[in-house]
Amino acid sequence: MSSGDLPPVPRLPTRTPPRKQRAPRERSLTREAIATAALEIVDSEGLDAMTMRRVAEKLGTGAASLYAHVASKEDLLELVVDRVIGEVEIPPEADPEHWQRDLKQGLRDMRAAIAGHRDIARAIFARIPFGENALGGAEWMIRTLRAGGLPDQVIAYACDLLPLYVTAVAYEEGLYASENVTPEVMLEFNVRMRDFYASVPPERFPNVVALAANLTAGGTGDERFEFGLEVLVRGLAAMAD
Amino acid sequence: MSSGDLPPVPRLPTRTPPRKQRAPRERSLTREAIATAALEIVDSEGLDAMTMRRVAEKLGTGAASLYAHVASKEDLLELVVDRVIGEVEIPPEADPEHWQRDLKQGLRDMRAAIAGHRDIARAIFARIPFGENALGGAEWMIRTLRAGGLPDQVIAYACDLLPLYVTAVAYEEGLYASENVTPEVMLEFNVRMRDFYASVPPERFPNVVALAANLTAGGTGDERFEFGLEVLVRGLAAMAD
DNA sequence: ACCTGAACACCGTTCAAGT
DNA sequence: ACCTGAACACCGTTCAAGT
Repeated sequence: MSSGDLPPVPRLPTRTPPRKQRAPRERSLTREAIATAALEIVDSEGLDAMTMRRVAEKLGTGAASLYAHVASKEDLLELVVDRVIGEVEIPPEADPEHWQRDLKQGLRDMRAAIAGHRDIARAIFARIPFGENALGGAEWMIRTLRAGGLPDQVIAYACDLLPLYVTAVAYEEGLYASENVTPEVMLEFNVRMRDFYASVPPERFPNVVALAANLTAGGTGDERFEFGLEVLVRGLAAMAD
Repeated sequence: MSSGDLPPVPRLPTRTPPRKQRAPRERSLTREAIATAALEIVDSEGLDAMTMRRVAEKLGTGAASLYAHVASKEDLLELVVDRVIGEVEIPPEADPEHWQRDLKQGLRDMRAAIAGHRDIARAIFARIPFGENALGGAEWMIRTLRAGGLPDQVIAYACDLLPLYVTAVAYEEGLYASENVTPEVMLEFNVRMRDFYASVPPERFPNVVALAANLTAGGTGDERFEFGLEVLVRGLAAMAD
């Protein structure tokens, strides 16, 4: 968790540059404590409920007090996101015999970690992660893909593409998690979707009508996710030239 | 553009159900005019600037007046999104000889349409599109994939996966477009990213250091996008069993 | 050196009152 | 039948004043 040996993280210049912050002393209010409180709110009420005011309230103080420790809400979100990424356990070395299997499992674990925090995926999406844990994840992914004998540039692009896929899926799923959508409601919604596609004008949308049942299959989303994994890994394997 | 012959769209029950709205008479304020104003603001100032107050101001009225024509901001966003999707031109019939080429081109066009509207991708992501134009897009995609001889369930999953990819890429690119990030700034940022990866502790992240240059290649993003298209289409083709 | 209350400049949405 | 101003219950962030 020590990040003292990492170089300063590159930042895109934004319209309003983040304010410089003073180094805090040993106190009850710390970056760690703030991140913990923030993640707890995300877990219990969703990302939108994670306002500076709510986080401060949970710590028994006012919103303004947080700004002595985090530069902005954006800064706090980065903290929270890297903590979530850190939940994924990473195998210490790659197995050239089973790189495809291991790759898939790692991506499943990543999805599971994100899914454990409601709609946190929305926050992951918005940023290039340079944190400690994100670097560990990249290291693992490169290692695994190298075990598969893929060219360096293919590996590099894959390191972009694969987390993009996982995060995108998790993002969508997180939207339902943040509304209070139960599995029963989801099933009900799926039935209505199928009915909708089936009752669209068949002379204009014949293929949509024909595939109405297929388009709304895969209730839990696990099959959907697995399908994407399969397509991506097969596609990557085909790039080994 | 007539949507009178479509069945009512399925909706997930949300915590606060959208208010029922009265049917408006022929007036200066119409759903069309509101959507146009909204999209113009997105184009010129970005999605975050598209507030109900700003849209109303552009139409010379107050925010409250919009609620006679759109049920909520969510409702307005759906309108805007389907309009953007409608910009993609769709070929009338599939060519079995070149389904992979045609599929890729359609997805490129979709990316281009979205990229033409700043960070509108963020709004597309959040919803399952049931609009007129979204249906046309689905119809085209199914038609094209059927020309490739893929199984129905593979096609259905692909109709989910491919737009997910395009929208996810566009979403990321849109983040840079919404900040005022020029190509020069982006290039500068890329250099800093490369330096960052290169200067990370090599004993902990040897593979990240080794691939620093590759990880930050592909300046414009076009190559990245094309890579993903290639992986996905090859992977899909491999699912033809 | 940190923490705070109050304020600033915003949001989406509602509602009584107008025309 | 539509439109409106004012209000409600929120935001992220700043800043002078406290300890």
